[in-house]
Amino acid sequence: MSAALSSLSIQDEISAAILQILRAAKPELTCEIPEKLALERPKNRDHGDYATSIALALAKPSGLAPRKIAEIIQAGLIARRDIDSVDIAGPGFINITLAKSSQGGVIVKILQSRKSFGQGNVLDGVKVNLEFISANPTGPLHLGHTRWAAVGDSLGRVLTAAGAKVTREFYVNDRGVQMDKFGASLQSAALGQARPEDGYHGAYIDDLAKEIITGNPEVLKLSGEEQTNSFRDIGYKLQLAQQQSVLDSFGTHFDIWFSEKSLYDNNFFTHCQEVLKSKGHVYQLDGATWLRTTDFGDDKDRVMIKSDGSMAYFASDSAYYISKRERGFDICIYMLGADHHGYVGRLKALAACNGDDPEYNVHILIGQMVKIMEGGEEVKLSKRAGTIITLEELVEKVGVDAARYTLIRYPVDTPMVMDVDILRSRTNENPVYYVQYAHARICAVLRNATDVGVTYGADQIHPELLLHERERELIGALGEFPRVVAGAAQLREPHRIARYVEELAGVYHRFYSDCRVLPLGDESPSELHSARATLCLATAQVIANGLDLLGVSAPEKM
RNA sequence: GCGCCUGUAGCUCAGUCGGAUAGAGCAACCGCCUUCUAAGCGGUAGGCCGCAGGUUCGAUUCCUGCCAGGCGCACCA
Repeated sequence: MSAALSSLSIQDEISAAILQILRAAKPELTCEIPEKLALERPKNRDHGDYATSIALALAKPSGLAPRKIAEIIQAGLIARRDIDSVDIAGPGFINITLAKSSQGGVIVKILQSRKSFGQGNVLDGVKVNLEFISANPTGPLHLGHTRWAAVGDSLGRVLTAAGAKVTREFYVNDRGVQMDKFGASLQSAALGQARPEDGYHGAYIDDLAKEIITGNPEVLKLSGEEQTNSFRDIGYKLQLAQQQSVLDSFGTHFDIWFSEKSLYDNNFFTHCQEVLKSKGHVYQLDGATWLRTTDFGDDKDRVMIKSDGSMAYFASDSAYYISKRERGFDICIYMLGADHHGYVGRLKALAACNGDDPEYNVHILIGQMVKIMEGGEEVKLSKRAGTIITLEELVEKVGVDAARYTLIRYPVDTPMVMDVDILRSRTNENPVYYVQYAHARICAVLRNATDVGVTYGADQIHPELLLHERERELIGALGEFPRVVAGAAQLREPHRIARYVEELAGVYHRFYSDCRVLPLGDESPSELHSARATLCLATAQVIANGLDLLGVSAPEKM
């Protein structure tokens, strides 16, 4: 990590300075001073470059008038060379305007840090297990899975950027009743028999059955259960491989494909039972083995081993969680569909039963439903009927970039509607293109700059020349990126990156229309041209970094 | 019945660790290409931030209750 990266940004410096001033104002100010102070960027330009309401917040605990506190801060800040003015407004807001020459700092930092600009250390060294999708290997990935494929992958990138050590994991339910139904469905399809009522019915089952027979004609010679199991095992491998290849082409990669079956190898499950027993929350009732999750707020206790001796689903859940913790993960993130929100209570309680802090060690994200519209109508999803929209079909319709971007741009806890027609359009209403276009536009300008002899780069910043309102806005927006990344990581909300990048693209487009970057006609290249081109270069870098956190490409031409 | 999520502009949605005139895109209307990508930019218009209380100097944001919609509440996986 370069020196420029570890050095503080200007707003961090100023907020640290304010806290310093407040702590030093001891005789007058006796109340407790907060650890952190976030300077906000005011919406209104008249309120300066940065603003804080700290004086208002401290008025009550200190017993001082807010304006009085504001004056203390003002007096302490005004001597700084990087600050042009400090104004007190209204009841006690403090509005800070930076010196023009100091605003070049962020551009320097971007050009030095390049791809690493935006990275931070709020999650430094934290080991995170990020589990997502975890679809049954009994069919293709559908829309709900696709939302997680995009959001989960992006969250992994964001957490990594914040300093966390992230392991992406896909939990494969490769044992149990569903697998057996899958095998029976494939078998009946291959033999031209009626499908089991509660089996899998999609058209993909026929295709898969054919593929199995073609590749393994010997299964037809088997019979009964042996044949069912062969269909199951071969089908499982093919289906899993299909999911893996689709995810690969979607740009979502996993570090570990974790087999549920493996939880029962080498007595690991027995070990987990012993661990939970030793913590005192396991009991026997009616011949079954239970975990007393109600000790920690779950609405009912959960069966792990059923009275017939078979494993309940929760048995695997508990062993899997213990596996994650024993593999050294501090934070286990689960990404679940809305229909699984009932799991939150039991997973948190499970962690507590294991002696962990459910608020810290377990983080569960619940993703609401995704609907898809085409031609003004909802495309219905029905796995049973076999008319599911798969990840592949979505990508076929709109492409990887548009699919990923759109799925990430909304908070996961709100239901979302994807309109295929909009995603295919190339206008403002399609935010993917809006952002990518900004990047491509900058690249075009920079190509032209070289042609007309305008030089640009870290030695061509000339911050004192960038006095236009649009330039100030753009520089300010660039400086926000590291905070946005840190916030997205802490809140587990990658959509914040998408929204930021849209905002930045908008600011750039406005700059572009008001500030001519390159010389007009026979005008000769000046330092202002170089300064603006350099600002363009920095903007392109930040847009590219933001898009990279979303797993979306930043094209140089469109 | 109990629990989780949602309710912001005509539509699709952001925002809020409580702050200064509530944001974007679309749709409507009016403008901007003889020079850097118009896949762009500017402007007009559009809001009891679901309803009612509470806490606060200040609430769209926090708390409580209600209303509406979505999704769950197995010795299924």
